[in-house]
Amino acid sequence: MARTTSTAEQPVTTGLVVAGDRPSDVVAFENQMVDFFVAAATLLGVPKSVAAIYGIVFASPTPLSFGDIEQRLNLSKGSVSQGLRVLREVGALKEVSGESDRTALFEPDLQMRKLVQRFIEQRLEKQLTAGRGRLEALDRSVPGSASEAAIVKHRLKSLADWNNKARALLPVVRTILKLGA
Amino acid sequence: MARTTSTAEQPVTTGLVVAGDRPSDVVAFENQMVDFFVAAATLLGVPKSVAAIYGIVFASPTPLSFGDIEQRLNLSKGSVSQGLRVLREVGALKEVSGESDRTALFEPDLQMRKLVQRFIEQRLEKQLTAGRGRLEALDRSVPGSASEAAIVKHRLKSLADWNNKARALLPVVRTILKLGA
DNA sequence: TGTTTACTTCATTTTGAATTGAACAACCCG
DNA sequence: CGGGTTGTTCAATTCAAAATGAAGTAAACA
Repeated sequence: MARTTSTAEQPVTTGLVVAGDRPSDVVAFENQMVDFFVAAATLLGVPKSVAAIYGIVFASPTPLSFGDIEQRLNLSKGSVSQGLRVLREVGALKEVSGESDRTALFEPDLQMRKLVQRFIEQRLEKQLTAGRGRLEALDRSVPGSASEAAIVKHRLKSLADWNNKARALLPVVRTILKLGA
Repeated sequence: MARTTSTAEQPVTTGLVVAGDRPSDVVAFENQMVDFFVAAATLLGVPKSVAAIYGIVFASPTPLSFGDIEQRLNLSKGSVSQGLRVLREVGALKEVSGESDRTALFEPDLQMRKLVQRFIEQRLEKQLTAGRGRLEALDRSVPGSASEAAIVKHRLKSLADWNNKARALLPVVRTILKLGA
């Protein structure tokens, strides 16, 4: 429905889910689920379509096929294909071969530890280590007179300290996230 | 040197800094400094121009004026103005009133604790707490038969666990970052 | 007061990433 | 085989965030 009567009601969700003929409580739930992941993904720089796909699969008690996803979200085949590839690659979705089905079915992989670890290692650890290297190189190439150089070197030292703190944090993060499941 | 011989040498940096008539070692250093911050900022979703401004100020042993920044980076007045506003607002730069100067001069504020704290509170804590609320709401509105609902509720539980872990981490992060200056 | 310099604001433009869609494979079944 | 279904690839398009630049404000100074 959306926009009944005259004065346009603000949609509660972003309305990414297509109703079709399914019950409105189901659609409402799907929409909220999708929005939840879209919000989280935006924070991490993941495309909306990818998050939406994960959300719609997550919201369904039964595995969904390519076609199901294409229909329920308002997405092109291309986007669904690419989105599913990404989600499989990172291990967010798994393919459950529907016995003798010809079409693949997908459900969320709840063992997100892999996912989180991957994120920490690739995005954070890599960046921090690279940063350290670059800071060392910068420190060696500070131009200017001795007194000028001292000022800038002091600043670089301060950056290096932060880099160290952040790197010291990673093992702690890993440990905590490992606890209980 | 990459790809020597005759044709166009690949720039090592993104070359955001304008040389003008300043010494090439200074310009090279500035470029690397700017690139460093641009890389870090990209990770956090901060616009390149803002990062570049911070970088060029950081690289200078003496405070820089609006005009200095505009010239050294290839940026419009508008971008410099907006970038400086953001950086002052978050406390990344401070204005050092050059005695009886009429133009404001800027230097980096090295007390980044504020900055980091702000980031943690605004971006992470807020998001995590909001997420928790939304998860609770979702759990109350799972549609479908009892057995279907059970499956989805189990998934929601798993998400809630992760949310809790992440929230448990915040105090730890705060503590570690506080250590030693 | 009028002019210049220093900066801000915001409507328009640019840019780069996300999305589409049409052409292309791969498989299945008659 | 041939026609249908299922999915992939990638050039073209769309869209939103970022950058620009022109018009506007404010203070300085003559």
